[in-house]
Amino acid sequence: MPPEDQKFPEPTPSGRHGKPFQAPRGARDFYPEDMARRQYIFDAWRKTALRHGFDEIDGPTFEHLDLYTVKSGEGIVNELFSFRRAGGETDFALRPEFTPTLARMVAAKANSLPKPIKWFSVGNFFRAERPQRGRLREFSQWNVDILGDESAEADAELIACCVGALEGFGLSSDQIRLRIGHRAAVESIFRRFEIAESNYGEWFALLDRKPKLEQAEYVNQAQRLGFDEKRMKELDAALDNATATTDDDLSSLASQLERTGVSAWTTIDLSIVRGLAYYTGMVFEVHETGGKERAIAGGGRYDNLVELFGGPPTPAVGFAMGDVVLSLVLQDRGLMPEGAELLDKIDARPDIFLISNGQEESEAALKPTVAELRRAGLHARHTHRTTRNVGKLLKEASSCHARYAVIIENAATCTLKNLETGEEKKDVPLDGLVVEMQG
RNA sequence: GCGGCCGUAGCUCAGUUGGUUAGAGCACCUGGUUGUGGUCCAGGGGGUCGGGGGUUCAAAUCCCCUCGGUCGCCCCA
Repeated sequence: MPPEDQKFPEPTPSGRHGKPFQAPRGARDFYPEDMARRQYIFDAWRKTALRHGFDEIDGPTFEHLDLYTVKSGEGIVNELFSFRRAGGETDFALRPEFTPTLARMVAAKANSLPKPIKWFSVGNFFRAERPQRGRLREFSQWNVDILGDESAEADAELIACCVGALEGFGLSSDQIRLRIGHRAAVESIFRRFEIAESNYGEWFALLDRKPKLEQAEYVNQAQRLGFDEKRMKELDAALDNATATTDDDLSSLASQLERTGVSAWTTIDLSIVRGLAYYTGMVFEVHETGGKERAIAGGGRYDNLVELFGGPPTPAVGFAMGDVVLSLVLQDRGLMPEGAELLDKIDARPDIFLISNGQEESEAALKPTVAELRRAGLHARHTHRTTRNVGKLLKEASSCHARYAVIIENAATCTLKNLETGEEKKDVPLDGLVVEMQG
């Protein structure tokens, strides 16, 4: 027995009086249908990444708190779920993103890994922010990265993987836009305008916020940074017109996107800078064109990060796609499969639903037949209800989306019914059912 | 973390100026006794009206707090 003072404190009455237990704010329960939809998304992510030549990895769901503060400063702590073991002195945090873990993993083995490193992962992440539409406290994310290749070819290859997934979900290039920015290209324009390097951060922040600001406020902010309205217009024009020709890397990226066949999905837009400080080159954001939802995915190049975590200098580019906004978009567009189609896609559809006609010998044959089918690798189900009304049981068979129903007629034979076509095959021997099903 | 809006069965909602045992559809369950599928018929379970406190003879209905959702700000990896 622990001493009195080490017992758990009284639970704080947090207002959940009548219903003491519910999922924490911003976290979700996944009932079978929800789970099937989630699985559909995960499967599509995995298949796409594998098809594009990426290997799957994962890391811990919690890390040392420092891993996140090193990169983003102390301010980030408010947005993390961090904790300390009772009596311990080490601070941990649930992972809010994958990139630091990835950089750590690569840094640890960088010298022994053949380049380029093409890795992906699917996992859950946690952020202690206020939940909103498209933004929860626990969510799933698909992370895809290419390390050890600094070329625009790698950027394009990564973007192609992202597009491949979107396409696989049934989305098209008129429903989705990948807007691609480029920090290095923007910086070269900054240099042309003789902006002090120490101000780049503020300028990036201003460009990032531009779509949200009133024109007057935008001009105002620019003045604060030392630009009058005329100069600001020149800068805007330079950014707007910065196409392929103004920057070598941007230009080769554009041609690589063309070669990879994804240019119909992309738009070069140098006002895309993204919030993260660690991006160094290309950055991109994926939105649905309706403009109502948050970003579906985002990413970019982060050539210094592995080094920052103690590894050898390693160029890297990656993106993440979250399940929350993606699900909303798929629902909005009617692209989330349901019923038999959904179960088919995740390989969870029952092959066969067995029904006894209620006679004693049929009843006796039911369980052994089910067992045999399952041993043969088939997905076999039967009712747990008491009724032997064939009509009701067929309804049950059909509502669980089984491909076939079997009505056991006696100790030796059954009727095999295709639930999609309605075709029936009578007098099928029970002991030949496995062969019948596999054939 | 800050502000606006919302909260009645699993889901979509109704509930009259606060007034008797809180309703419908769908879903779910059980029957319709030898048989064929999201139709029929008949029954049934399920809500302390998000929770707590207050005002009142009386509250789902008014007030406060709280929890949750949603929208905006911050942030967005």
